Amino acid sequence: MPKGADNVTLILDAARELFLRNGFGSTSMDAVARTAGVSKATVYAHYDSKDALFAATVAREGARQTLDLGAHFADDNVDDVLRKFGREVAELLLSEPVVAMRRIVASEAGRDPEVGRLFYASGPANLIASLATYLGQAMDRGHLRRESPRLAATQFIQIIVGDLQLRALIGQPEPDRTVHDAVVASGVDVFLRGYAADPLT
Amino acid sequence: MPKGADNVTLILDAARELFLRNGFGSTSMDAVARTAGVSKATVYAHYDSKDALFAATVAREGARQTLDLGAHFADDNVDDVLRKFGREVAELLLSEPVVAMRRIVASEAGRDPEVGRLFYASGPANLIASLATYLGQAMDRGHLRRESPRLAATQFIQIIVGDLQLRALIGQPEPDRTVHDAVVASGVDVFLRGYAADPLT
DNA sequence: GTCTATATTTCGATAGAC
DNA sequence: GTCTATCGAAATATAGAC
Repeated sequence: MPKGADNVTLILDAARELFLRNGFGSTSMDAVARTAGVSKATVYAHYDSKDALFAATVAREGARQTLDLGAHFADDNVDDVLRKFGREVAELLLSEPVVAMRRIVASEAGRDPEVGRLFYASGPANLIASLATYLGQAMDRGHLRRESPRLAATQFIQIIVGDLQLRALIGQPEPDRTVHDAVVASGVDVFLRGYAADPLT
Repeated sequence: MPKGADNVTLILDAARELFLRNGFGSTSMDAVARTAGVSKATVYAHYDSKDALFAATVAREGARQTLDLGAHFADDNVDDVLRKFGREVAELLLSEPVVAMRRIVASEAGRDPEVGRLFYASGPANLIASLATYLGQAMDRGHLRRESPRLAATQFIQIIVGDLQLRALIGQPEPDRTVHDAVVASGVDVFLRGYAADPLT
């Protein structure tokens, strides 16, 4: 019995697949058990309830849905770093698993706020923190206007993909890739102008 | 029998209340009928299915969740107009009915894309179009840098409330009003710098 | 821990009378 | 159009054997 195929892993993999594809309400514990290849009683032996299984799934998946800006901290200039990072952020945040996850978390967070907290902390918060660290350093070096790095990070992410993601969330995605690229490029451009270092006074 | 209390209105009001509070899946046709004070068969006499009732609710509610920028087209300068409009947009988009509606539409749009289309067209599209018209005129007059007014409008909205709304959507709202105001003010500021008219060349 | 089998509840939709 | 009563399906959770 290889470690990668123990029942807990099988159950979590099945849960991830079904929750992401069909949502919380339309995913039955029967289906999870069947997909995992175990009995429903076995699922309940590991997770006390459907909610508990869902929370475990959200925590595990959220951690995968982030991005490490570390690789870009290199010695490129700020413009190039943000352009490159912007494209990667867009690709991540518009990917199917991320959109599906946000949809489901949004729809269940009202019932169970802990799920929203788990998700935000394991995913978006890391992305924002990583970008904020970089922006803070760029501000220190005088490459960007001095403001709250954390706020600037959220503004960057939102101006880049906010609208595209809203549309994806409500099932009206912008299908055209060239439009995506243009939106991202424009967002980076406006952000850079908006945070251009003040001329020396 | 006053016109404002005919059965269709009673049913739609009940559906709105229950869908917004409990979501689609947790709202039963029994509950809608009970809240409206009619029988379930009466509900089905007007709407063939739960989906049809939901679609009607989304269309009616979406139309309420927009904002007319017309009142601000006045002769104020662009900065003041956008600051004022920014505050109003934030208040609208972070209001409970809007957040609840987006949550539910997001969670159901995968199953029925038509719902997402209905919602987007009746709400967000109008808001964007209204703002884009204004921004286009401001560009024509040379008060803002010339770019796509429609794209600029989405960027404005997202930089203003994108992050706050994401958090509200997943049940982790920013509760502090002064933070709200600061985020909105900063967003307007960055936008205005980002779209400042080019110096004459 | 794992299985089969089932108790129990809930809900969407309809039948049939008026 | 509106009502009461109900059917049939589906799903959460558990009982009891191994």
